[in-house]
Amino acid sequence: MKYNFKKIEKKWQDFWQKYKVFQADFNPSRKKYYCLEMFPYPSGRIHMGHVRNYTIGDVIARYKCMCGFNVLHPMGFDAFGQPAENAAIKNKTHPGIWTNKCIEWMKKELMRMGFSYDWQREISTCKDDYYKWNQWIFLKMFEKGLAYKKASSVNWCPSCETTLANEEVVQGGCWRCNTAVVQKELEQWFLKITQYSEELLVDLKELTQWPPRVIAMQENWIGRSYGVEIYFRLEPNGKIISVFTTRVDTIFGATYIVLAPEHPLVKEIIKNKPQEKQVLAFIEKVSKETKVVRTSEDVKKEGMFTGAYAINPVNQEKIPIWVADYVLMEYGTGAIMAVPTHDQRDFLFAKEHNLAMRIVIQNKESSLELSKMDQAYEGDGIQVNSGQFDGISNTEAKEKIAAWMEEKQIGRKVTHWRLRDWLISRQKYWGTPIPIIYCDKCGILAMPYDELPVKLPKKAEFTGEGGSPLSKVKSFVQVKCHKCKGRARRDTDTMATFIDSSWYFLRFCSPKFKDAPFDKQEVKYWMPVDQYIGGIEHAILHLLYSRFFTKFLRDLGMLSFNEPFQKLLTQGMVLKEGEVMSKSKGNIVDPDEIIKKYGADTLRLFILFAAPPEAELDWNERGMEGAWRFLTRVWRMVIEVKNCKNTTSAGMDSLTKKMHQTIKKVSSDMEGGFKFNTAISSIMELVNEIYQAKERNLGAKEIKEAIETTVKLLAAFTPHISEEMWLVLGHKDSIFKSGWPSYNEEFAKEKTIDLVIQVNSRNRSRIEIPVGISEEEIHKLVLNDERTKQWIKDSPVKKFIIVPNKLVNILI
RNA sequence: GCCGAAGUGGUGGAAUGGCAGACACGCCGGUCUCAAAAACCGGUGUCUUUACGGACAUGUGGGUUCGACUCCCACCUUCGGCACCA
Repeated sequence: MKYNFKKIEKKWQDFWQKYKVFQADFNPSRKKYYCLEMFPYPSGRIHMGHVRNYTIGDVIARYKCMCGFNVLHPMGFDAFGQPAENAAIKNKTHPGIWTNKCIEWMKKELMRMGFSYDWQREISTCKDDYYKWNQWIFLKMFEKGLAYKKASSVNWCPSCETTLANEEVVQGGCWRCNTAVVQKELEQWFLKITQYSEELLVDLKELTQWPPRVIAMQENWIGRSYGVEIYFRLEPNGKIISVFTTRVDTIFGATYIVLAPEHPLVKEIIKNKPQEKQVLAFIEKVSKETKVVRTSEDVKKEGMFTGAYAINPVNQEKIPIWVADYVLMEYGTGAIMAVPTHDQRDFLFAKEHNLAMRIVIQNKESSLELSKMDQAYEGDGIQVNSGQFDGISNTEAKEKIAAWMEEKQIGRKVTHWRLRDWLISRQKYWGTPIPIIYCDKCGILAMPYDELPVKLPKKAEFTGEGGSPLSKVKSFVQVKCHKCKGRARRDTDTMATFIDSSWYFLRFCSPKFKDAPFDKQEVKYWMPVDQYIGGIEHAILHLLYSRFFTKFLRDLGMLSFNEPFQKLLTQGMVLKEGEVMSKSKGNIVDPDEIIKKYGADTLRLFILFAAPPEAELDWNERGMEGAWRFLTRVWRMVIEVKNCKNTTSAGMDSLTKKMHQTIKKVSSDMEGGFKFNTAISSIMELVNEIYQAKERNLGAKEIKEAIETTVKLLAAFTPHISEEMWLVLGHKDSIFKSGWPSYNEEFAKEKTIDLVIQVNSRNRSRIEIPVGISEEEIHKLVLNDERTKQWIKDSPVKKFIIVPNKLVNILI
């Protein structure tokens, strides 16, 4: 009987569906396990990255299922988004039609991989029974003042013709199309994620099961820094200029102030000064530069004197005010105090423009001299030229100066955050309409909850130009104010699609619930997600937003936990010849073709065996051949044994021992961080041993036992062939109902040891000894060994080190 | 610059401080065959030795230890995040 993967895989995929083997039922009496993979954007075809992501998740889900957990393993589609709209423009169709077609395709491909999803729970975020709850959550945030509209300078992608969140700007470019992002003055909706800055940062400590690099990236992104805001006064009118510094210990060394060109005070202080014209020209010039240019390393810092002066509040010194492009309006207060001696950037700028310098921190090791300094001294030291603070260490001075300034009301301690509020308005059609109306009389109004969802109008024009498509749909825009019954209009933007994925893991717990985004009881049972699996590209975006939503919903009293994802596994990328697979490089391997050629089980096995899940994986068709060879080898073994009817005990203790050792090893690889590659390699070892035993006695009961165990151990990795082999071996029900095999510690134990003998820490010999003999006996046996004797000769033994069950080291 | 991850045979990759290179790919040899493929068995880090064996080997240099891929210190390289961040 040949291994016919096509037939077998189809058969078991149908079986799992028909008998709802992986349907998850709410049942608080059972221990739950929620295994979730990041749901895909329905682009049409799955790629190797999806295959890897979902295979890893599937192994975990199936393993936990065999271990007796009530496993929730859902799948859905992140179905709103720009590609659908672009496709609609190109093909003159509707984004919904394109999206549904893609979902159908992708679902089929996912089915062909044999993933154990509970398809009863499938969700698509573009359906109104899903996005209705986006609107609901938005309105809750609006109620609490966490959703607000604000005019400000925002990121704009000229190619996508829409605004972008800070998180969507990658190195100055649009995350989607890489076009240079420009700033635009617009009135837009924001979510106040900064209200949770502190908690989002501090709670990262709870996430001990997340990869350190994801934690580090989020920490960087949130970016907390402690410092002092200092109030300088304008000379002569006394107006306040606030500057932010993390080095308040250097305040006595501030020799000038620099304002960002966009700083609102600039225009005022240059008025009627000889510098006015020049400075205005400079501001004009800077405003035309894109952020990428302005912040690039190699561009020289430019600036000029404004003609105005300020008073340093700590020593009443009158210092000049400059304006320069290296100070950014969006960070701190848009103004800095410059301390050239202790800040490298200020140092270079002061040298260039011949500005004053003063040392205020003295280096303990080698005394600084102004005339000899060729760079700023940014290290620690002792305060000098700092009035009453002279002589104390600068770390101590930081505290003391800040306290003193607070007392004198010339400054205050502040915590500064890098994280900005989340801009969510998008000038696109294929998204969730923002449930807000504007009434001339009543102003900005939230839609009443009972009028949700605000549905997307089916008909709209997709031209790809001229702002939000919704703004041109009159029947959508024009609306009656529900308060005054007068004329009003709807908001015509849609929400950023990252909103959709910020709470979908909650919806999966009760996907059809009608009274709220989710059923509190069911969420209480299933959440938090025990294991989340996805790509590193979401380290900030999706994972940060989801954490924010979770905290918000908790504060609404709807959730009772702080963090949505207990454990996170970020799978490595799939490469080909060391390069990322991409259309432009033309090096894409289509999973569908591989499945046709080798079957899903072989593909799964290769992906799991070739590298640990977190590491990068280099695609290699040779490796596929290897996986195929192994599966057919196991298959033949099962068929042969099946044909051998009368099995009797043949005293094959070493095979039984290997079997128990293998169960132990695979179990610990699964529990200790999903080391699938080594788990599979130990199953391969067991199979090799069965083959050798088979040569001697095919009818042995021990062989049949070892084979059954092999099939069970393989089941989570290669489910279809395992089900079939389980059936061939005479079992009636699904192998996933058969339980995870257990091992007996006694049987797994070795009876003898190959004891390594080292002389002066070098391997010199080895002897076989029984387990559990005394140290004296080991001593005697070792010193009787001929080869050991030759190495020792007549030298006296200085030390005799015994490492139990492993080796001895004789020092001479 | 700050933060994070990684560096082991021809290749992918294994090794709670205790035999470095498990398992697999590739390659070489054998069995079977008229032959080939498949399958099965065996060999395979480098140098050296007829052989037994020996020496050298986990990015580099130090250290701790009887013993270091593993722990500590310094550095190099690669990848990733943040950054004119005050």
